[in-house]
Amino acid sequence: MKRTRKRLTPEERTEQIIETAAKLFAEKGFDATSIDDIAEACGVAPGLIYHYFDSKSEILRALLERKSLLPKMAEILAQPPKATVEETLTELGNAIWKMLEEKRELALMMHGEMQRNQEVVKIVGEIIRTGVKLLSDYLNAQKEAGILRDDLDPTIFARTFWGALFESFFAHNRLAPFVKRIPPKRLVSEVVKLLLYGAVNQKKLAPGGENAK
Amino acid sequence: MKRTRKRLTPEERTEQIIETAAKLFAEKGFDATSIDDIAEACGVAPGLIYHYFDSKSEILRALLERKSLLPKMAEILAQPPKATVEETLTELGNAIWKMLEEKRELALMMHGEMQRNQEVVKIVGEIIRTGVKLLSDYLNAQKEAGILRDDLDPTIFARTFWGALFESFFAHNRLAPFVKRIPPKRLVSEVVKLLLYGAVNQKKLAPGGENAK
Amino acid sequence: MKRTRKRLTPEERTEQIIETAAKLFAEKGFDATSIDDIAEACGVAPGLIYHYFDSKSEILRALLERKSLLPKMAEILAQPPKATVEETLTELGNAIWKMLEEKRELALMMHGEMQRNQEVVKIVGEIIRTGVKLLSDYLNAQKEAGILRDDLDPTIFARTFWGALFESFFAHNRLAPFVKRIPPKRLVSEVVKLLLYGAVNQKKLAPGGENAK
Amino acid sequence: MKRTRKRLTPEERTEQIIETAAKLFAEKGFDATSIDDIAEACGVAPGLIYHYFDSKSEILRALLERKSLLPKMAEILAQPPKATVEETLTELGNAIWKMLEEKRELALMMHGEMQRNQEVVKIVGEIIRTGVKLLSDYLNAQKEAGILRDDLDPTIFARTFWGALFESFFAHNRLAPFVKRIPPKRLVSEVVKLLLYGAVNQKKLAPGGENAK
DNA sequence: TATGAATGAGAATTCATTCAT
DNA sequence: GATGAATGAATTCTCATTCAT
Repeated sequence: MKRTRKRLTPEERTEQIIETAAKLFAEKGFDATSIDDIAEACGVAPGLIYHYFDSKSEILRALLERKSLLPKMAEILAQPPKATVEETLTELGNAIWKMLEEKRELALMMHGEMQRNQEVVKIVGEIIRTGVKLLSDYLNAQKEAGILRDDLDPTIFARTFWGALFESFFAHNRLAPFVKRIPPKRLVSEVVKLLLYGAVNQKKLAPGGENAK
Repeated sequence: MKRTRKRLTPEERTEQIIETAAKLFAEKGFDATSIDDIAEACGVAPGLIYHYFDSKSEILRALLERKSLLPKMAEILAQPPKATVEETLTELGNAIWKMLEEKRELALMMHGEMQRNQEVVKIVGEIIRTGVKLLSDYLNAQKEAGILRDDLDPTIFARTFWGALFESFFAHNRLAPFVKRIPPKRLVSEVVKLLLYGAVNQKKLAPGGENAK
Repeated sequence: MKRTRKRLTPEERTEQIIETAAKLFAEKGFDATSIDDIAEACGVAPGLIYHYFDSKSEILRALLERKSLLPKMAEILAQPPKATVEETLTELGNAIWKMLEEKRELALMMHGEMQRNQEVVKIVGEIIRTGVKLLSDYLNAQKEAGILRDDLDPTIFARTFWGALFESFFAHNRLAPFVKRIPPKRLVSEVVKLLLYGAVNQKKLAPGGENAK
Repeated sequence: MKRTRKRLTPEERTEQIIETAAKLFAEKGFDATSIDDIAEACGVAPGLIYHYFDSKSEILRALLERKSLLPKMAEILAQPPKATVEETLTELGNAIWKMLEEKRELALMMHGEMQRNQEVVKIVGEIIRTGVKLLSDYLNAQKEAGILRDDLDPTIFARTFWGALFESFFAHNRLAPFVKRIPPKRLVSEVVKLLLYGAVNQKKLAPGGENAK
């Protein structure tokens, strides 16, 4: 009854193991995923894993090296700006969310692995610097055009934007039973609105004008 | 070889276990810290730990509850109405930042540990839910008082607030060489201003009125 | 808030511990009952148990020595016979069942302890010999009176009677979720009827008469 | 010091573990036998046991299922109708006795172990339920065929049958010096006769007819 | 007498890893 | 390449028992 054994090339097998491990790590966490789990999900004996990787940690390392948010992130940030700030940021937010969804496993593991893996920190640090730089440049241009507040700190804006998106992504994927799920599109547009126009009731403030601190 | 039994009061021992565990969890992570490690660090037999806590998870729960700023948060949010939203949130943001600084390693580790351990997710998730609830209640009250926008989503606000602070904290502590360091006080007050009044130039918008979306 | 400590005399305390242990052993089994369980049920600290007993096994030993089915059983068997065999056996069966109920803990533990405790074997062996002797005498008298079959083996009858009652008692108390519960009165009368008149349909056999084998 | 790994087929190893466990459980009891004991007796690392069984209880379950005479019982009870009830029950009784003799120590220990361990109760209870069901079904069929009394309670019959056999077995093996030993064949046939035709002198009753209660 | 903190030897179980086949 | 039996150390947790107070 044993099904025909799929004889994969070494490359295919390596790929399969990494992809499978990525999914399991993201679902259950690194520690809670056993080599047996990975082997079973691959339809393969546990011993075989050790033909391709020296240890469980090696799988993680390979996974982090191979998959990266970097190129995608750079691509997103390089898009030409849209007509309004709101449109531009909404499109950026949606693109980031989409990327997070697509690389879910890696994205979720990223923060966690930064606690133990200096390599990961370097990689992520690089992209963050680039990302913040690109977004800052755009925001500064808008400031000069008078669209955004003179006293706006672009770095804080960028971090808050990223923080809002990432924490929501994290909440959706990790804290599922504990938090409210919000449709991504709405989430992004709400965050953008919040960051652009603020939470206070403008109608009430408008006449006074004491809002600029 | 049996050392003289040191008898501590339950309060002292409980305190000792929690503090010791906090240190070890921060250093090595939750999973990588064994009950035997904690017992040894306390200079105590492993069995004694179970005199005070039903399980390893209970230690974590107790620890997080003790370190958690939920009571502080409740206190701040329950302030008499004469304090403005800006003042209240600034105070809250500073309190959060202070807590993160005080328990720096633990805070960073816990965030990472959530990728690895469902138990941690459950415990932290519960605390997050409570925190979000507290903040949401406060925000809703402000909405009803007409201070905040009717259409503001308190959950999104809460997450963005937390995300902004935590990402900055994370950046300061883990991405040090790659990012700009901002003085915490200024950081908090800028974030609060951003979330309350938005990034757009209100002076310019005021006449037009297209700011209500 | 600590309630007034009940200062018991040593005898009362010993008695209390034995009674409490008996109940717990019967409910959860000997191994599954911890000294802490007993202490808690007594409203007393675990250490105190060791003032009265050298070990957990000692409690069991004391319990088995102190409580015994013997006197009660002898008393039951010494009752004068009733008018008919059926009445006599029914009354005997009911008395035995009542005794088992009253000394539930001990009765249930008896069989179990015989596997490890030679002392218990001796005690129980003695009573069984006595019981079988008394019942046999009665049955033999009934045989001579022509009421019971000439070829009836009184020992087998006695054992079957006891076995039927004890197994049912055991089933009621230990196998609760797995077996049908039968009201004791009905159970006893059914067993007596079965042992006296048999399971076969006499109406059908009567004409032939081949029932005596 | 590491001994050469002995590689057995899964069937051999499973068999070995079950037989070894059976011996140890019989000798020391279920609770008092540790997984390490079993592993050591098998000359194998403790972890290997879990390659074959999910838990210690599973070993017991497998062991009892394997030793259980349920299949044999079903076979006997399903005999073609030409066999009489007396023949069928005698065969069943002899089979039960044979099984008890073959697994003497295990059988005695299990009965005692039920006082100590809920797990054992659950596993054994399940088997008893199935056994009683099998016998009941057979008895009901005989009732419908008019062979057995309409008002016969099959559960009581089954329990009495089992009780008679087990108590005798128990007496033979544990109460040896105190009780009469009866040759098993005779014992079984006498019990069957007693349960089928009763203890009363039918010849005497036949004319009167007060036997139908 | 009485407390309950403290001990420490196991107990069951898990799992990364090895290696004979 | 591939299998899966086997290892063995580590881990959480239990509990009879001791002993300072």
